[in-house]
Amino acid sequence: MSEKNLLPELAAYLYGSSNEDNGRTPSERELAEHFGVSRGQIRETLAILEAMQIVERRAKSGIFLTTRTASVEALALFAKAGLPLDPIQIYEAVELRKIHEIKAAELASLRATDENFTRLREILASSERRLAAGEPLAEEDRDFHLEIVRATQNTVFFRVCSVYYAMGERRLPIYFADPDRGRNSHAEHLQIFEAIQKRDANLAQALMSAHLQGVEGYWKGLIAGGKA
Amino acid sequence: MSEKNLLPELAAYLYGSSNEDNGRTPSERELAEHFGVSRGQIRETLAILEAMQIVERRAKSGIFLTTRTASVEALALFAKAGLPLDPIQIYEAVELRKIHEIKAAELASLRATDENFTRLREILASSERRLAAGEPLAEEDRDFHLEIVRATQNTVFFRVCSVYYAMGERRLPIYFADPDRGRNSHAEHLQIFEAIQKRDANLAQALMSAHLQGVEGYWKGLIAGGKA
DNA sequence: AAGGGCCAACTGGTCCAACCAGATTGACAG
DNA sequence: CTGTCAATCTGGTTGGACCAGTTGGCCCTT
Repeated sequence: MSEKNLLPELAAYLYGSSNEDNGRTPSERELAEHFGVSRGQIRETLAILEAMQIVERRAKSGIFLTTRTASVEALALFAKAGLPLDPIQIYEAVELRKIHEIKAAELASLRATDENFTRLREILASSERRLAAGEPLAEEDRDFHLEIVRATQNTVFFRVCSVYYAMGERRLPIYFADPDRGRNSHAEHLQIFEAIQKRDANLAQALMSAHLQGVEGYWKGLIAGGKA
Repeated sequence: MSEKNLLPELAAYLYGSSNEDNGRTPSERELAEHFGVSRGQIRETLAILEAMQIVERRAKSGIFLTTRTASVEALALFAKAGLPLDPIQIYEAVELRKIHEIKAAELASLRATDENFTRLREILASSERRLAAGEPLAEEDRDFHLEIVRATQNTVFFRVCSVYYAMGERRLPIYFADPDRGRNSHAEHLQIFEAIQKRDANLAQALMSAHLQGVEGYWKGLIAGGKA
C-alpha cells in the first residue's frame, strides 16, 4: 500500500479501525497484512507511536489508542496524515504557540544576530516577490516565524516551536489563497522585523501578539466550522 | 545486559562508543550482540531514537549521531540515562521552562478549578509533613509545578512541560538534600498558591518568576561546576 | 436460564536465519 | 602513488518460529 512514511498512514489507519469502545486496534499481524509489510516494520512504527504516547502496547493483549492528550508532535503527525484534529487540542496548541512566539519576539529583539537579520531580509524579499507576482505566500510565513525563534539563540526553543509548523503546513496554501491575507501578513511581518531590528523588545512583542491574534482567529473559525 | 528500558541504555552506549570524527556508531548487529538482544529489538529502539532525531540511520551505510540540537524530550532521555548533558542545552531548556511556567502561573490564576486547588493543597500538605518529619522534599516539587501547568486547562501545554521534570528527576534528591532549600522552596510554593487562589495573575506570575530564579541559579552553578 | 470454570485461540515480545542492494574499504594492478 | 574492482559490511525487509499471559467463547453445573 504505502511506499514510504508508514508512520502517518499507520496512525491514520489505527484511528479509523480501532474499536470504538476500548480503543483497541487491529493486531500487529493484521496491520502487517493490511499494509503489505512485515510485522517487524509494523512493530518499529508502533514503537515510535508508543514513544509519542499515541498508542499503548499491552503485552499479550493488544494495542490500544491512548486517550491521553496528544503532544504537539502527535498533533503535527496527525495533521500530516490528514487526520481530523481535535478542535480543543488545536486551540490549546495555538495558545501555546502564542506564548512561545510572543516571548520569542521579545528575546529576538535582544539577541538577534546579523545572520538572523540577513535571513529575515531574504525571507521578506521573497515574500515581496511572490506578492508582486500575484502568487500566494507559502513557506515564507513559516520561515519568518521560525527565524524569529531561531534568533532567540535558544536551540531547544527553536526545536520545540518547529513542530507547530508541521502541524499547520497543510493549511498554508488554503490560508494564503486569499491575497489580502498574504498582503496583511507581509505588512505585519515587516513591522515586526523593524521592531526587532530597532531592538525594541516591547514593540516587537506587542506586534507579534497582534499578528498572532489573526492566526488564532483563523483557527477559531475553523473550529467553529467544524473542519480541522 | 539490560533488562528493561533499552532506550536510555542504548542512547548512552551510542554516545560512548561512537566514532569521534564522524559520529558513526557500532552497527546494529554489534549493538545487538553487545546488549544481548536481537537485532529487531535494537532496530525498534533505534527507530525511536531516530524519531527523536538523536540518531540518523543511513541505508547501507551506518548509524550516525545527529549533531543537531536535541529536543527537550531528548534532553530528558539523556538525563534519565545518566548521560552528561550539554551545559548550553540545559541552560536553554531552563530558559524555556521559565517562559512556560511564568505564563502558566498567570493562566492558572485565571482558570484554576476547585479540583486544581484541592490537588495543590494536598501537595502542599504532603510537603509540610515531609519537612516536619525532617525528610527532604521529593516529588512534591515536581507535582506542584506540574499541577499549576495543569491548572491552565491546556493539556497540550501540560504535556510539553512534563518533559522538563523527567529531565531534572535525577537531581531532585540532590537538590533537596539541603533542608534549607526544601523550606525555602515550600515557602515560595505557598505564596504562589495563595496568589493563584486570590486570582491575582500578576502576583502569581511575579512570584513564579522569582521562584524560578533559584532554580536557574542552581543549574547555572552546575554548569559552572562542569557537572550535569 | 444464569453463573462459573476451563481450554483453545489470539496477542505482543523476542529471537533467528536469510536475502537484497548500495556503501565502503582495502588489496591489487598499473 | 593512483585508480580500479571485488569482497565485505551495512541497514532494510521478510518469514517463520516459540513463549507465556490474555481473552473470549463453549460447556458443564447449579
